[in-house]
Amino acid sequence: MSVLPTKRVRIYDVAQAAGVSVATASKALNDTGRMTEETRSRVKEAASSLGFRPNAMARGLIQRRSFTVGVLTNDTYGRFTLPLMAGVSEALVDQGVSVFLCAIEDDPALAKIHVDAMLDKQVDGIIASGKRIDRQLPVDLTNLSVPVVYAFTKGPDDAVSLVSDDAEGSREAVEWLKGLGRRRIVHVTGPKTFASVEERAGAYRASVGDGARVLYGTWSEQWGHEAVAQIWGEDGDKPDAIFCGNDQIARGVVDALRERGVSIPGDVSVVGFDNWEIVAAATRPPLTTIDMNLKELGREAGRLVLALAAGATVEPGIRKLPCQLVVRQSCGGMPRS
Amino acid sequence: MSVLPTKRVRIYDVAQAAGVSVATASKALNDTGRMTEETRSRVKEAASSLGFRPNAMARGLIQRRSFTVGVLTNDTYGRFTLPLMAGVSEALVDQGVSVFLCAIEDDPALAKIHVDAMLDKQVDGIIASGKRIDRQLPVDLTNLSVPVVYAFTKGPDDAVSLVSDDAEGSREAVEWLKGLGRRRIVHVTGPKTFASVEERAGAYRASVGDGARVLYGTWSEQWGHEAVAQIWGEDGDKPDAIFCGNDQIARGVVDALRERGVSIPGDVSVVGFDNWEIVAAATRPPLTTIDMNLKELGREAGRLVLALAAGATVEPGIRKLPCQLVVRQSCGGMPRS
DNA sequence: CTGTCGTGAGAAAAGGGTTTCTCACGGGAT
DNA sequence: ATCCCGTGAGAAACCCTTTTCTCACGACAG
Repeated sequence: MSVLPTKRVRIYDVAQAAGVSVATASKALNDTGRMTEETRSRVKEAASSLGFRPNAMARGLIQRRSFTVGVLTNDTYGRFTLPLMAGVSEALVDQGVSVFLCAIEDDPALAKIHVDAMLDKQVDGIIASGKRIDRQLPVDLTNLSVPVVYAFTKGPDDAVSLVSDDAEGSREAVEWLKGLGRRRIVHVTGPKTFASVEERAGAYRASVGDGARVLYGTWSEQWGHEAVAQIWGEDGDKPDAIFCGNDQIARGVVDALRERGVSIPGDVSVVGFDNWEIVAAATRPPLTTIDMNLKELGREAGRLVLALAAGATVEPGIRKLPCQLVVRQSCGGMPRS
Repeated sequence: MSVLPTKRVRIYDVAQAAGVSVATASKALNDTGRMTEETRSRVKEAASSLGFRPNAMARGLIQRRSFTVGVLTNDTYGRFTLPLMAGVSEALVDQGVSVFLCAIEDDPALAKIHVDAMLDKQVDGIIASGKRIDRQLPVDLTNLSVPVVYAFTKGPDDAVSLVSDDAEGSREAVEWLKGLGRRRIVHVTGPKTFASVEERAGAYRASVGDGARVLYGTWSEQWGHEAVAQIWGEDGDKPDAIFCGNDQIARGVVDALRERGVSIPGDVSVVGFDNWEIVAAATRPPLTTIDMNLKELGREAGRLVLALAAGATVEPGIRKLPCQLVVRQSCGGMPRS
């Protein structure tokens, strides 16, 4: 049976069907106002049997909100944004809130257009996100008429920010390696200019203590190869573990080690960072790595922005969310329960 | 100078400032109605000096549209959806149209919730997208009150669908290899159950003619390794080119060949499919591959859904958009101009 | 001079809900 | 019997624009 797209049923129709006024119908459906329980349920029944769904624009016009939040990102490739976005969406969907995704590509003009469009549409709030935790988006989001939460990107000092706890993740990786009996742990990571690189390296040094060694490079497999060539080209003891700044470097390291005949995890354990499924799972052997819990970060960002929109006051500042070690086979060791 | 979030300026304020009625102000700003050019420009000046931006909900309420389209996808990983989404967004942003992104994870209930939410919000149209070109989303989008365009996913027969032209892309890859003088071209691809696998394989066979050979497997690097092991384990002539069903397989093939000491592109040329930057660029050597132009596909989907929303009639059926060869170093040959 | 017509601009309705205000009614207290 | 008050429910205002309808006015033709 094909149902033709029929005219939307309005609250007027519901009221009529239930034999009450529009005002009463509205109050019945929203569980506000005063009326007998009998009236309320009669209205609700009428509504559901008619398939009534309130027009969000009409409702939003008067309530001055749209049940909509915007996610702004310059992470075109979506490596970080998508899990985050999935979390946001998940946290909001059961509140009836939908998510605008705006890719702004580091273009200030484009960013402004998107922000203006979102404000015109009366978004309840904005979540700013990016591909770097230590860079601001190319657009000023202060003094907007709606709350803003920064997730995985830098905001003004007095803003509400959510980031993954790089230091904690780093520590977790090193502790895991130490727990496996590894003693000569090297850290091969990205460019010094990234705040998260220094953050992770710092925690690594603190956790390893004497003998800590950090090699800075780029975020590429290529660099993983080069780092291995460099280390294995030297005299003296070789490391028995390499903690990498991201999964791409880790993959390069693993490939380079394998090509040298070094056994993983027999001779050397390797840990990555990011848990970028496609890289981590395809590496031989699959990478044990640190997951930044971006989805959870997204959920939290969604909850926060909605709370702010509802008028809650939230202590400004940076909230760090814990990472999580994902055990595969590049270290040995069993998955923790 | 910090600007405090001030009350939004309404068209009423503009009218007042310009010394006209609200009706005239509205018509002036929308370039409708009749008035002297002087009045019109006076209103426009007032509006811009006050920074007036119309409330999209009020406007949408009466115009019965929201300047919003929804993109529905079950491609959680975002490999296909993100470029597509970027294209959609790009095509719509200058029309003032924003994009809802809804990840539905193959969950019919979740899909329904999202679709309902979008309809409540009076989206102008919906773009359905997915991770497989030959599977429908787990939700019925027929007989909605808004137009639907299917992009990179299967829709009903009488729907407007947009897909990449797998056969054309396949042909392009083979012709490129033939143009480089390759004569023994093998096709290593994904599972037979995927329509695009058969589509590509068919075009490959037609283009290669005698000696065509297709190896079906999975979409993994692992399978690329296995396929090479299988082929090189046989007696007789080895291929001088391998056309792979996606970039992951191609990467596996390239790695396996390198490990066997086969020179790429000296002895064997390898072509991938998808142009998945992260895989294609990190392969050694970087992959020459087929790009499905998903961003352009997204742009087209955006344009189409908006045209439909504006009342245009579009011939239903499947539109195939051409792919594009991206030349890197796994084949030899120079980039075409 | 009067009737007609085109033009500029405003009044008011519309869009679909929510919220405030008002009111009628009936029961209990005085 | 009268007064007060709590209760259920409806009328109307409101949110902010767009759009239709109406009208006043001046020019022009008869």
